[in-house]
Amino acid sequence: MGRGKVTLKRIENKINRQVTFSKRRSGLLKKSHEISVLCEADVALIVFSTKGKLCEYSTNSSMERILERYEKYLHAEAQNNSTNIEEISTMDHVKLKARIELLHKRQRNLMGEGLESLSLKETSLEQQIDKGLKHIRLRKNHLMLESISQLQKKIKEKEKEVSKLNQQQTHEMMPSFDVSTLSNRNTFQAGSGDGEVEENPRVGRPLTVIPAWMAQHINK
Amino acid sequence: MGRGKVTLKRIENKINRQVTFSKRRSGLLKKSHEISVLCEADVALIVFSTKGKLCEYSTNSSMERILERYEKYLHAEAQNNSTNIEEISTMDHVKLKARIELLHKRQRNLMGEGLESLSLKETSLEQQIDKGLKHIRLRKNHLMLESISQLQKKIKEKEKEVSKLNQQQTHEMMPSFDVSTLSNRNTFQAGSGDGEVEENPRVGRPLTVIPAWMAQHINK
DNA sequence: AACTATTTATAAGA
DNA sequence: TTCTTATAAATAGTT
Repeated sequence: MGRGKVTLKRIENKINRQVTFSKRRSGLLKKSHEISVLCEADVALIVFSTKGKLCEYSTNSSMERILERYEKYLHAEAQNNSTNIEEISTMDHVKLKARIELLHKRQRNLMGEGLESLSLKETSLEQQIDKGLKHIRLRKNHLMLESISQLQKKIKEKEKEVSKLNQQQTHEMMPSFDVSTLSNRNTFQAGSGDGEVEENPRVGRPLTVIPAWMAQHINK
Repeated sequence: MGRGKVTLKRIENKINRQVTFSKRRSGLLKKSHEISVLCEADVALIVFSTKGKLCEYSTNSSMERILERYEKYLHAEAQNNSTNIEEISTMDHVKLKARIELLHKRQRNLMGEGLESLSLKETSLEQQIDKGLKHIRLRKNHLMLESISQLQKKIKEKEKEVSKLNQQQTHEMMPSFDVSTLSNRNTFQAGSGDGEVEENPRVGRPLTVIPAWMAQHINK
């Protein structure tokens, strides 16, 4: 549409290219808007000029919403990579090797490596890592609270020892000793009620009461 | 272009709408490709039909790269909202009020509320929250490790008490008592070297040595 | 930035 | 859907 036919090839003349860009850009925006209105389509158009200037169009001016929709769409598409044991047992050597390579690659991706080759279709990666991170944090939290609980238990036991020994000594002419100054102002309360002391911090029941300052920081 | 003039309004006839969509979609794709080649532009086009079917075009088929470029571009643009004290002291009542409203809105955004109005231009929000979260986690970690360190200190003191009292009693005909079964197999080591016991967990020096199982979980 | 000769896109019809 | 065709719209080259 114009005095000459167009050949699909970069316009060498810089001025011409710039002018054509400007004209066609507005045409593209107009057409994007038209199809959007006429046909109730959701359209997102992003154009960067050679100079790096941005120009965009999006239905209802909600670029973010459309890009989100786009990524969701691709994500929904990418539900085709699970493997179960029965499948594996029927795979031959070559297939098994390929599967192992794929799994290695995925593992690297999860460690944040080799991401260059990933398209937006692998959007789920971020969510997967987020989920994993949440579990790690919950575990860490649990372990730390367990440690605190154990330590407190030990303190209580020691207190008992001290007061017991103190009592005995008091009965035998020693001057009395005030235990209260050393203990129990920092009142954490552990839920595990039995007297058994667990040496391994990874075993045990969760705390039922924790101090307010700590409760505020616990990940849900 | 066609036998009739177009009015910019939803095409009511469903069949017509579908047909027009199909035709215009291919036109839009063609034009997108043309401007991309002729003018060396980076173009990304995403179209969802009424039925939710996706159709896309992107220069060099690298949608991901262009969307990334887009978000970077917007992020670079959003470097225009800082306020310093001197500025504030020169603002009048109306301006101050506006500023307060803006800050309230931002705070709501940070809490995940009122996000509808946010465009992708506010991409930084996620990064800001990530940063804040990191700080909160570091703080929480510090507080928990402090607690553990304090508790251990207390245990040591109590041990001293017990062994002291035990010694005294041993000297006076009581049977000896083995303290070692109750303490110190769970060896955390706190860095703060002085004997002072801090009751407030928010005050203190960081730990210099922590157990391996815990070190693995500490956020950098 | 306007103009205009042409090409191109497409609405309506088959 | 696809093809055809009359016509509207876009735009290349020009001023």
